[in-house]
Amino acid sequence: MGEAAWRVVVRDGVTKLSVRNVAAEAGIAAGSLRYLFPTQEALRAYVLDLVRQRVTDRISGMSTQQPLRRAVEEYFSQLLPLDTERRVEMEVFLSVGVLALTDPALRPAYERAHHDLREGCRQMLALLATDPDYSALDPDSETARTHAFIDGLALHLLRQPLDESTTWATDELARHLDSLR
Amino acid sequence: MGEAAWRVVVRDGVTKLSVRNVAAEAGIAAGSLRYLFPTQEALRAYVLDLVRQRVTDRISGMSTQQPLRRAVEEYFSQLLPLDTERRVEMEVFLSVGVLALTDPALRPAYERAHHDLREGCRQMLALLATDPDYSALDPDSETARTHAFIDGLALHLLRQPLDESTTWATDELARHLDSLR
DNA sequence: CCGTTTCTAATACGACTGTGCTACGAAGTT
DNA sequence: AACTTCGTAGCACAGTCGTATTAGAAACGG
Repeated sequence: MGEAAWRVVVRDGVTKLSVRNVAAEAGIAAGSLRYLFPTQEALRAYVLDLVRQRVTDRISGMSTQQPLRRAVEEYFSQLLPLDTERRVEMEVFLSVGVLALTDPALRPAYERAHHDLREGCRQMLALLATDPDYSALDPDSETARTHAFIDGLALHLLRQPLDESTTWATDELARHLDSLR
Repeated sequence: MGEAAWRVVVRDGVTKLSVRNVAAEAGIAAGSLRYLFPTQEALRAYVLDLVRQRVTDRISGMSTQQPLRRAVEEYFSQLLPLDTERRVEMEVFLSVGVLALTDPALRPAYERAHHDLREGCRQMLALLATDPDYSALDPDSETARTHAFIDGLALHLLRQPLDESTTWATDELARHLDSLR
């Protein structure tokens, strides 16, 4: 059900995220969808929180049996729209997220996602700091900057079509992690 | 005229950016506004490009009679939503900018803004590299990362109300510039 | 088997949307 | 003077929007 809403957003844009369009995309009657989401705001909030949920689920399912630096690099990669799945998530999150600027009902979902991401960054930096190479790294004081860098990188990746090369982004990520050493 | 459109976006969100709402905000008839912007897409494109124009105008009007490092720091500050004016610009740009993900008619305006910002970052880093302290800085290889960092920082600043302190952001900016040394 | 809850569907209403069309006054040009 | 262009305004059309209401099917516990 949420995926149908995602498809609408990605294909037609946030402005077309309506009860009717989502219902049509999901193949059910509009009146039926309103049983699940009585108001449009409920629909938007659900869509937004579904992204957060998906991202955290995918991340928590990652294996960390790798060299430390490599594991951290892969973790941060999971926050970038490098394949279709993450691209869709990012587009939806950004599109609906900007609505949270003016719609207080969406703030909690957006804030929670932001908070989860920040904590994830902090934890990964803390993990990285256990590497002898990174003994000079102070995770707490580096979290905000790395978080901003990751989000900005994700933003810039959305500019380009999915089939174009994204090695520049992973290169920048690697360079950033190098600079923390 | 464009300011009326901005007010609508900032107050009511991008979904309320309609010919009628903007006309009402500007105090003219809807039919009259359509003389200037025959279609909704023209309106959106204008709003988006107006932001770019304003930002570049404000930047090009900056005085650079300061210590090098300080001047560069202030330049990057101008790209962050630290006061009402820049905040409005950023909100509008982001709100309408996400529409460019699905609306090809908006791509040129968005791309141009992105390009201008990147070039601005590059030039400022090049200027910074003339400082003896920054002799090891390679502007070209650092542009993308700094650009991503700035945009991410701007994104995160939009989260908080305007009256809250923004020193953390300028601190992060200073720290980033320090790390380039 | 019946009743109750859970879900799906259809329809209707009023508000808002983009946009086409026409018209009217002011300003400027020939 | 007549005429054209420019800016504003108003109305109408068809479409979409969110949402309330009503009703029927399906699942389930008694």
